[in-house]
Amino acid sequence: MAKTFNADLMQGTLDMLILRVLHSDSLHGWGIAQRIHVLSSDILKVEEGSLYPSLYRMERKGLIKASWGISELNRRAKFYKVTKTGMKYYESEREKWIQLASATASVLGHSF
Amino acid sequence: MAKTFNADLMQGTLDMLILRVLHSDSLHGWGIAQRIHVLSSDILKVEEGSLYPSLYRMERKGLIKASWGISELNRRAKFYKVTKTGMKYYESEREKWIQLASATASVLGHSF
DNA sequence: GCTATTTGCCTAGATCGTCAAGGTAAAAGT
DNA sequence: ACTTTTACCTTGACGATCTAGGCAAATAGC
Repeated sequence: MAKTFNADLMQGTLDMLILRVLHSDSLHGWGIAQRIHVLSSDILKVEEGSLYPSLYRMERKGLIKASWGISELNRRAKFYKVTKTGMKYYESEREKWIQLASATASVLGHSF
Repeated sequence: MAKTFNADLMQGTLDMLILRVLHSDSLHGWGIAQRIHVLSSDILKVEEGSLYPSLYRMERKGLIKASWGISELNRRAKFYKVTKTGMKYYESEREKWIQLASATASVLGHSF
């Protein structure tokens, strides 16, 4: 009842975050989630139920490209790469996010 | 089709923003939206279709209290005040938001 | 006096992103 | 043998926002 209001992520940021970590490396889904988790000092957590739908969405939109391969631990895994379109999309999402976050922070009277 | 992806606000921040502006003053709905708009340098925009449901939600939860009155422009208007519970809720939401925003920024490699 | 605009409140419907909770399979550790 | 970890996938529900309407009264313009 009372409402748990779990927030592993900020709504609307997952695609952007994924594109960001793929920007440096080509990674598989599992690795993407871990990378985000580590880069955020264990604060952001990407649930699988969010991760895979996001990957499909972006693949369908041509922002990323997948190919099957073998993981570092010898398991079959799907590796993702960002496309040029994906990079452009990332840049614009990033700017938009920063603008909104700054605006929100300024209403809160908080300076990062 | 193509997807407009309008983002007047960051998802999950509206309640917090409203509590924040009510924190200084007692305002009516219309005034709340304007205040947020101004404080954010015209970046954040609160649609009425988001505003009123949010106000009811919070009133139902006991975070704010409403009372009818007359606006500065002589129109009937509903004025809202934050309750003690609302203040506590605001503080915790604010901290949570800052944490998530910082974590997200750090994944983006951005420092505010 | 008539009309348009602004102020102010309200609601119904759709959309979209995330999460919870399931399931499958294979490699490695015990 | 059994469990844990890695890895992928799907379904359903939920919650927050936006679009797009409607209503009413006060002011402004003509």
